[in-house]
Amino acid sequence: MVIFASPIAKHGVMSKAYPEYKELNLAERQVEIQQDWKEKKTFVQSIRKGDSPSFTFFEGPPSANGMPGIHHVLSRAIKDSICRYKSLQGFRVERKAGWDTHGLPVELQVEKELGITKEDIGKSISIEAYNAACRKSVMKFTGSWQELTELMGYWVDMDDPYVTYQTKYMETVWWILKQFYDQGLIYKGYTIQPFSPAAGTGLSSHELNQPGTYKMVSDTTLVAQFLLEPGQSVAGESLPERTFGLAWTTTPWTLPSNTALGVGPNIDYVLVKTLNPYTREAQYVILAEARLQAYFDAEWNKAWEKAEDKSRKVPWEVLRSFKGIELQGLRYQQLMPYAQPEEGKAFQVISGDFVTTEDGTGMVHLAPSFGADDFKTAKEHGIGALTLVDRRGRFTQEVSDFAGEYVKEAYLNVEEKPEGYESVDVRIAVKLKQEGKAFKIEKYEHTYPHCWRTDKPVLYYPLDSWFVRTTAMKERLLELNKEINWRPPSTGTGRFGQWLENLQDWNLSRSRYWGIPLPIWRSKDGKEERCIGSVSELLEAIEASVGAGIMHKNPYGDIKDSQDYASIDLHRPFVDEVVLVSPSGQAMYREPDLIDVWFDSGSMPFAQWHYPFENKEKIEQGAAFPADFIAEGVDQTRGWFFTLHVIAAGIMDSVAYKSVISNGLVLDKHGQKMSKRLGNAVDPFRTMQKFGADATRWYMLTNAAPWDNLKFDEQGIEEVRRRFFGTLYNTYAFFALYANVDGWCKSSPELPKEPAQLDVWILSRLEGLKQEVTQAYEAFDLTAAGRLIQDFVTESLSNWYVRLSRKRFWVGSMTGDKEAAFSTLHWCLDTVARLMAPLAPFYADRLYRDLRQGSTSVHLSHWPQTGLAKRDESLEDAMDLAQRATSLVLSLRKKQRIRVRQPLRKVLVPVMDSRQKELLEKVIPLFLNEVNVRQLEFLTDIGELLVLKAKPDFKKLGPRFGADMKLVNQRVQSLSQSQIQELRTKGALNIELDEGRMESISLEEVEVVSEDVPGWQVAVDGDLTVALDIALDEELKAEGLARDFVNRVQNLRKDLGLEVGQRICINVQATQQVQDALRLNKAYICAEVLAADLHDYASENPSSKVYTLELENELKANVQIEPLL
RNA sequence: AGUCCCGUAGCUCAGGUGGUUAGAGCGCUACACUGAUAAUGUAGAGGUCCGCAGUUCAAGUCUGCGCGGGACUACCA
Repeated sequence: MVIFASPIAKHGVMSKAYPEYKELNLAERQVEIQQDWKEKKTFVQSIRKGDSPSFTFFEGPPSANGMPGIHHVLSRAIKDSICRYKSLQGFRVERKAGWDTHGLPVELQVEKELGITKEDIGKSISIEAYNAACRKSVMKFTGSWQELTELMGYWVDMDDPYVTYQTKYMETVWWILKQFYDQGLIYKGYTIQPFSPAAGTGLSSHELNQPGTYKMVSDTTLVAQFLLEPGQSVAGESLPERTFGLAWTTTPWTLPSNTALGVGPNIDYVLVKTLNPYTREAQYVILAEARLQAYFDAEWNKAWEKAEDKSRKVPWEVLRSFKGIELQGLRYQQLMPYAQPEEGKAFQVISGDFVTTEDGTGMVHLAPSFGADDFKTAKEHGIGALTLVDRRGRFTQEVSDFAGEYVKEAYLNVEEKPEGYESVDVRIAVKLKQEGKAFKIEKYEHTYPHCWRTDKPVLYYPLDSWFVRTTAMKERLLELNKEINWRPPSTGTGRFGQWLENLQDWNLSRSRYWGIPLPIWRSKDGKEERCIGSVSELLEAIEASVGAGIMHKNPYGDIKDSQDYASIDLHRPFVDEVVLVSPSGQAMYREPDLIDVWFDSGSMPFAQWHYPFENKEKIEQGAAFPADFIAEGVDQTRGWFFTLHVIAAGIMDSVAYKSVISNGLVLDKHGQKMSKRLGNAVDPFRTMQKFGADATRWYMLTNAAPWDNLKFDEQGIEEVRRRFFGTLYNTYAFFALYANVDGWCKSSPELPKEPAQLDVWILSRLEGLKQEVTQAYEAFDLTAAGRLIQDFVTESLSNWYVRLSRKRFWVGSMTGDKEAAFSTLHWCLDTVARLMAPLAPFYADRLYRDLRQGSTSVHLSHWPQTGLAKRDESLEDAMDLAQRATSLVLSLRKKQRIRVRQPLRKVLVPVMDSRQKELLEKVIPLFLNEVNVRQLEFLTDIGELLVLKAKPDFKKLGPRFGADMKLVNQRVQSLSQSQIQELRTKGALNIELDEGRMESISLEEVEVVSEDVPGWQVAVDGDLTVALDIALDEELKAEGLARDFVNRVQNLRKDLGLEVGQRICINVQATQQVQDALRLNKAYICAEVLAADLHDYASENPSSKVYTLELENELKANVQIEPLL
C-alpha cells in the first residue's frame, strides 16, 4: 500500500515539506486515513471529555439481518456529518450503535433457511430451538454493516452497541411497559385484524402487503332491504309504513352479524316510492340521491302503469330528500335475527365520514366484527357487535340455517363440497329474496386480500390484543410535537402532525415467537393481573409462586441473583413456563403475545443505557436524554419517530428528540425505486471503493436537499470528484509545488503580514464563507453548507484567486508579496479543510495534515473562528464588478477574434453612479491585467458620446402608479436622449401619461444605463457597460508578437525539460519585423523566460540545436536555447 | 381515499419577504491557455418555469382546481 505517492523530484535533494501526489486518488487517500484512525483510535479521542457540553445523538438501529444499501449511506452521512460538526464545535457527542434484532423479517428469514413454516414451531422444532436459530440468524450481516460503517467513514461506537435481544435491553423494555401499565395506559381489547382462518393466525399489515396478496375475485353481492321500525319520522315528518334502508354488501355472510347502518352525514338521501323488484310488493326505500340512476331507470320514473310488468325494472318516484345526519338514530328491524348483541345498542342508523357514494347505495351495512371502519364507527356510537363466525371461518351454532358452514367457498376442499354446492353468500341472497328483503343481486368482480401462505381469502376478524392507550396521550403528544425542530418542517406539521391528530391506540400484540414477551400475567378468569417490570421482580414473583406451590420449581433453576443477566433469558419459551401466584392464590399465566418490535426500538433512549437499573443520573440529568438530534428516512415517520415520541412522552413527559431530519428515498438515475428484483440497486461497497466515501457522501448531500428524493447517478459522483475534489486537490498541489520549490514552510497557518489586495479579498470572502457555512450547519442544512464550500473553492479560490495570483508564486526571490500569497493560500486551504471535515471526513483530514505537516487529525481540531480576518464587502463588490467587466471585454475580444495575448490600447467604462466608479477604481490594475488592455478610462461626462437608456424602477414606481404602471413603463423606455439628460441634470422630469396628465419622475425612480458608445465595440451587462478600442498600432502589434514569442519559448523550455528556475540565453534569427518587435520588448521577454540575454543575431553556435517557433500571422523565429550555469 | 414531497435548459439542481435580462454545473458547439497540464479558462447555442383559473399595476414566486412522478398511511361496504 502506498502511503505517500513518491514526491516528484523537482529540486534535487531538497526535502518536501508539503507532500505532493501524482494524482488525486480519493479511494487510496481514504485507505491511509482509515488506517491511521484505527491505529490512533481517533474516533475515541475525538469524543470530548470533562466539562464539554453534551450533544445527544440517537442511532436508529438497523436490522442486522439484511444487507445495507446505498440509502443507508445517505442517512448515515447525515448523522455522521452533524455529529462531527458538533464535535468540532466542542461538544461531547457520544454515538452508541444499535441493532434491531427482533421481528417478523427475522422469523421469515429463519423459516426460509430451515425450510419450515410457522405450523412446525412447537411440533417439528421447539420454540427454544427456533429462537436460538433467530438469535443466530439476526446478526448474520453484522460483518457487512461494520464494513460499510468503516468504509463510509461513519463514526459510531460499534464496540459497545445496544442489542434489542439482550436481557438488559429487554428488562428496560419491560420496565417501560410497566410504567405505562401503572399509569393505566395498557389495556386488553378487541380489534379487527386481518386474519387467515385457513392458517389460524392473525396477519400483520406487513404480511398483507406482500406481493400478490390482492387478487381479483368474483363475489355474489346484494343490496339488502332493512325495514325501518314503523312510526318514526325524519325532520319532523313521519315516514310511511314499509320504508326500507338499502345497503349494498360484497360479503353477504356478514349480514347475520349486522348491527347498524351507516350514512354519510353530508350526503343527500332520498325517500323513493317503488316496488320490490322480485316480489313486486309496494314499498318505500331510502338511498343516496347520487346513486339513484344505478338502481332506477329514468324511463320508469312514475311509470306506475307498468307495476305489473314481469321485468326486474320497477316504477319509482322520489318523494322527499334529507341529509344523512337527519337519518341518524332511525331504528330498523334486524335483517337476519339469529342472535342479539350482548351489550350496546343495535339496529340503528349512524353516521360516519367514511361513507361515500362512489358505489353501492350510499348506505352501508355495518358488521362491527368484520370491518375496521365498521368497528370504529360502531364503537363511537355505542353500537354492539355480533361475531357469528368462528376462528376457522365457519358460522356459529346460532346461525341455525348455516351453522358450521364455511363462510367462504374457498375454505372448503374439493371433497368437502357436496354436489351442486352453493356458497352461503348465494343461499343468503336467495333467502332474502324470498323474504322480500333483497333489492338487487348480482355478481361483482373486485380485488380481495389473500393470505400469502395459504392463498385463501383473508377475513377481518376481531382479536384480543393489548393496547397502549395513546389516544389518552394525544393532546400532550401534539403539544410536545410543537417543540420538535423538523427538517423539513412540513413533515412535522403534515405527515407526523396529522398522524397524531388521527391517533389510534397502539396495538402492541404480536402472536409470534421471536421478540420481547409481554410481561403480563393473568389469572384464568382474567380478574387478577400483574405486570412485571424487572428481572428481580420476576425472580421474586417466581419464588412466591414456588412457595405457594403453584410451580414446583423455578424454571430458571437456581438463579437467585437478579444481576446474573447472562443466565437469564426472558424470551419464549422460558417465560411461558413461569406461572405466578395471584394475591388470592390463583395461578396466573403469561399473556402469550409478544410486544410489537417498534416498541423495542422506541425504547432505545432508555434501554440502550439499561435505565433505570444503570445510568440513572446520565438520563435524568439530561446528558443522554432527550436527543438533540436524530435522522432517519421519512418512512420512519410513523415508525421510529413515532414510537420514540410516545415512549418519551409516557416515561419522561418530554420530547425524545429536539431536532430531526427525515430524509427522502434514494432512487435510481431514472427515478425508479431501487429493488433487487429490477436489478437497479446500487451496491454501496462497490460505489465507495470506486469513488471513495468522500465523493459519494458529498454527492449525496449536495445534489439534492436530503428530504427530496435523490436520483442516484454515478456520473454525478464522478462530477463531484472532478469538479470539487479535483479543483481543491489542484489548488493544494499548486500550493505544495511552489512552497516546496521555495522552501516556504509553516506548520500552522498565519495571516499574511503584507496582504495584497487579492489576499484581502479572498480572506474577506473566506470570512463570509465561515459565517454562512456555520449558519447552514446550525440549521442542519448540510446541502447548503456543501454547496457554499464548493462554490468558494471552485470559483473564488481556484478560478479567481489562484489564477490571478499565479505569477506572484513564481517570481524569483521571496518578497513580502510572495510571502503574503503563500500565507493567504495556506490559510484558506486550512480553513476549507476544517469547514468540509464533517462532510468529507477523509480528504479533509488528508488535506489538513498535509498543510500542517504531520499534525493530528482534523477531527481533533476545532471549528474555525470567525472574525480573524476583516470582512471588506466593498472590495468584494468591487471584485464582483471586475469579474463582470472582464467577462464583457473577453466577450468582445471573442467577437472580434482578437486573442487575449494581443494587448489593446484602451477600454472605456461609462459610469452612471459614483459608487460604481469608486468600486471599479479599486481594481483597475487587476482588471486591465486580466483583459490585457493598457488603459481604463471612465466616461463621466456623458456628452454626446453615449446613447443612454432609462428603465423604470418597478419596485418604486409600481406602488405609486398602480394600474398606470404599464403606461409609465412605456413612457420611460421611450424617453429621448435629451429628456434623459434633463432627468440626470435636474434630478426630475415631467412626463405625460395621457393627454394632459403630467407626472414628475425623479432620478431615483429610474435606472439610467448606457446602451451604446457610437464608434466603439460595446458590451452591456445590466448597469455595467464597457467599450473597447480595438485599433492596433505597431507598438501594440509588437508587444503581441513578443508575448507570442514568450509563450513559445516557455513551451520549449518545458519540452526541453528545463528546471523551473533554470536561467538561459537565447539566440534568435527572424525577419526584420519580428526582430524589431523582440528588441522593443526585450526586457519583458528576458524577465518572463528567465533569459540573461537575447541575441538578435544569428551568432550561431553549431553545436546547439535550432528550433523554429511559429508565431501569429504565419511569422516565425528560429531560436537556440543555451542553459546558463 | 387521505396526507406529505417533487415538477424550472437534453440531464442534475439554485432561484429570502411578488418587481420586467430566470441562473449554475454537466453535456453540446467554438475558441483560448499550455510553468496548476491525464488540468484549466472563456464565449455561444439551449427555457410555453407541468396546465388552467384567480389575486395583483406586476406571478417561476401567492391562492384554488387539475395533470404527472414519488412516498407513507388507511381502506375498498
